[in-house]
Amino acid sequence: MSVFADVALPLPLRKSFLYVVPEPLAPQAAPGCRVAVPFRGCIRIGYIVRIRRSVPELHFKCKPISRLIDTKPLFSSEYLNFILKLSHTFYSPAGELLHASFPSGFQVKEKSKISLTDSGRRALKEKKAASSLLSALSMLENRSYSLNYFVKKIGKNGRAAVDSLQKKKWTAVEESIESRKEKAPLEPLPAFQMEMAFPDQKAASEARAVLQALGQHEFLPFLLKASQPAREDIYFALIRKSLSLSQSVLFLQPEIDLTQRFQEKWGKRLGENIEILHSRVSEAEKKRGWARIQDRRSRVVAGPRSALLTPLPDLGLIIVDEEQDDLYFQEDSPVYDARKGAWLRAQEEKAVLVFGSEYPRIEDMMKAEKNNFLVTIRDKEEKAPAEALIIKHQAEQSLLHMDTIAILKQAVSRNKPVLMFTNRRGYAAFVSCRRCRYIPRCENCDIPLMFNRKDVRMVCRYCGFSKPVIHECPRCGSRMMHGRGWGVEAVAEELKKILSGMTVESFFSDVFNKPGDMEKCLDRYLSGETDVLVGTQMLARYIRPFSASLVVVLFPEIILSLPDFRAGQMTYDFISSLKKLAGGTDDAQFIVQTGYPRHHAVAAAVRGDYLSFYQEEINYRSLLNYPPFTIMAEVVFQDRSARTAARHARDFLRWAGGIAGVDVLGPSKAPLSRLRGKHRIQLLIKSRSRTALDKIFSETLTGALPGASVRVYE
DNA sequence: AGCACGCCGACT
DNA sequence: GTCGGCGTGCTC
Repeated sequence: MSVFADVALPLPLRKSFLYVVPEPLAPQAAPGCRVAVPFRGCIRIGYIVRIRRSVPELHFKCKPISRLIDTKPLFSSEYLNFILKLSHTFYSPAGELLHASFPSGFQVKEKSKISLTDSGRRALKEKKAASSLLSALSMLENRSYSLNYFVKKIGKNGRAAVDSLQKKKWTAVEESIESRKEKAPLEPLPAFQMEMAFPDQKAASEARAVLQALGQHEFLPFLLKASQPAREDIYFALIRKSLSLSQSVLFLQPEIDLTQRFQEKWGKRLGENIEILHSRVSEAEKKRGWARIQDRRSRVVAGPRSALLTPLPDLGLIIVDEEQDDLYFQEDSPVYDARKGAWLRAQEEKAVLVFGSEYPRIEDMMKAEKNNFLVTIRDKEEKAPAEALIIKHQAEQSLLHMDTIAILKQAVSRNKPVLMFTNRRGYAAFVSCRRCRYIPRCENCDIPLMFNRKDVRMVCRYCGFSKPVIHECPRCGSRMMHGRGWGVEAVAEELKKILSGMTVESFFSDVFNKPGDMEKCLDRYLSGETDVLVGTQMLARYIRPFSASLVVVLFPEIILSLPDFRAGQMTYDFISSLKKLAGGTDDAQFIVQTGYPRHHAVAAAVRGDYLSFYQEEINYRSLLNYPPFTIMAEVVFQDRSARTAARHARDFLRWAGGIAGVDVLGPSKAPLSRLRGKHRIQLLIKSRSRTALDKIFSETLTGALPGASVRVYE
C-alpha cells in the first residue's frame, strides 16, 4: 500500500501537490520535513504538509518524491498547523510561509545532474529518435549537465523532452542536494546572568492575572492597555517569568528601530537569551541566531512582524507591542497580519498572548471587553503632561493661523525645542494646473506625483518613478502649474520666513543621502542647534516621549479623507503618537491646527480621551456594518492588463456571490487603481460569520485566485 | 511564478 | 503565407 504526501512548494500557488512517498522513505517522511520533488521537469524543494495513507481516485499522474531532505521534521506539528491556519486565513501560500520561516543560510540548493546512460548512447548512435531528442542527447555526449540548467538549455519543450528521455532510460538523473555546512561551531554561551531586580513591582502586580496565566499551558489572550513605560515593566516581568519556566518568548514590535532600542535597553538584563531577527541582521548572524534558538540557548526572539515566522521550541508567551500599528500587516506575498498570526500561533502553541497598546485598535478593544481579557493599567505619576490645544484653521487660507504663529514665536524666542508635524512628505503633495486642473500622475501608479523641491522633480511615493517638474501644462498649455498641499519641505520653508534667523530643518527620508545623515539631523535637534524640526509621523519614532516643549501638528484631517473605514483610528493614532512627545516642562504645549476641530477622532485624541473615541468609533462602525461587527475581506486582483484583472474579479464574484451569508460589493477600482504598473480591481466581502467567509476561501477554490491578494479585517 | 499552448495582427 | 503578441490554463 502506497503512502502519499501533500507537498507545499515555495511558489505563489495557493495549493499543495500530491506525491507518492517511495517505500524506503515512508517511515521517515512526516509533515514538516523538506523534500526534493520533480515539478515540471525540474527538481524543486518543498515541504510535506500532510501524509496520506489513501487518496481518492486521481485524475493525474502522481510522481514520486525524489529525496527526503530532513529525516526529522524541521517544523513542529504546532508550528506547521499554525502556518497552515495562517495560510488559510490570509489565503497566502503555505510553501512561501514555510520558506520564510528559516534563514536562507539553512536553505538547500538543488544540484541534480543529468547524464547519458549506455542505452542513451546507443540510441544516439543509431539515431532511432526524433531529432529534437537526438540533439538533446548529443549535448550530453561528452559531459553531464545540471538538470535545471539542461532543461532550460534545450529550450522549448525542455521539460517534456527530459521526461521522455528519462522514460526511455536514455538519461539518468543523479539527484543531489547541496546544503551549506555550518563552518564555525557555535560559540559557547556565556554564563547566563539575568538581572534579578524588578523594575516596577507595582505595575507588575496590577498585571497579576497575566503573570499567573504563564505556565498554565493554555491559550490565554490579554489586551494590556497601558502607557509605554508601564507596558515595558510588565513585559519585563512576563519575560522573566517565562524564562524561569523554561519557556520561549516571542516579542513583536512594529518597527526595526523599536526592536533595536528594546535590545539596547533590555538585552543586558535578559542576558544572552535574546535574539534579534529582522531584515537588517546579516544572513550569517541570522543563521547563528536561528541555531541558538533551536538549541534552546536563546529563548527570547524580538523583531518586527516577520519574526512571527520563527519556529521556537516551548513557546509560552507572545507579546505584540503597539498592536494598533498597521505595520503589522505584511502586504507583499506571503500576505499576513502578524496580529491575527500571533493569535493563531498562541492558540496552536497553547501560549499566553499579550497585545499591548496605549490606545488599542478598536477591533481588539471590543473583543477584549466582550471576552473579558482587557487589562488596564493606570498611569504612573508622570512628568508634567503638555497643555493640549486645538486651533481651528483651514488649510486653504494660509499655512499657519496667527495664534499658531504667536505660540511658535514665543517658544522659539525662549529657546524651546519645537517639533512640527505634517503627514505629507516632499515639498508639495501634488502639482496642478490652475486653469484646467490637470494633475501630473505617475505612469505606473494611479496617483498624483509629489513635488520634491530638492531635485526639482516630481516623484511617485509608491514606486519611485520620477520626472523633471513641468512649468507648462501639457493639456492646456498655460504656464500655471502650481504645487498644492503642504509637504514637509514647504512647511520648513514657510517657517524659515516666519521665524527669520532661526534654524529650521526637514526630517524625512528623501532629505538624507548618506547613511548617518539622519542621526546627525536628530543630534542637531537634540543638542539645540536646530530650533524647529519638521517631519512626518516617521520622526516621532525617533524622539523620546516628553522631550519637546512645543509640538505642532498640522492638518491631521488629511488621513480622514482616505477611503478607509479605519481612518478615524489612524487619525487618533497619528495625533496620540505625537502628543506623547510634548511635555517634561511646566509650560509644554501640544497644538493641533485643524479645519475639523470637532471631529471625534481629532478632539478625543487631543484630550487623550480614548474611551470616548472608542465609543464614537464603535457606534460608527456598528451603524455602517464595519469590522468588528462584520468580518470584511478586501480582495484585490492585480494584473498588468486591466481586462485580465477584471476577468479574474468577475470569475471570483461568480463564485463568491453564490455563497449564502455574505455580501459581495464590487468589483470596482481599488483606491490605488494602478500600482507599479499593475491595474487593481477590488471586491469587498462583508460576512457575518467566519464560516461563511471560510466557504469562499475554502480548498475548492485553491489556485483559482490568480494575482489576488486578500486582506481580512475582523 | 513560469512556461507552453493557442489564436489573431504586421511583416521578411 | 509566418513571426510574435499576450490571453489561458497547468504544474502532482
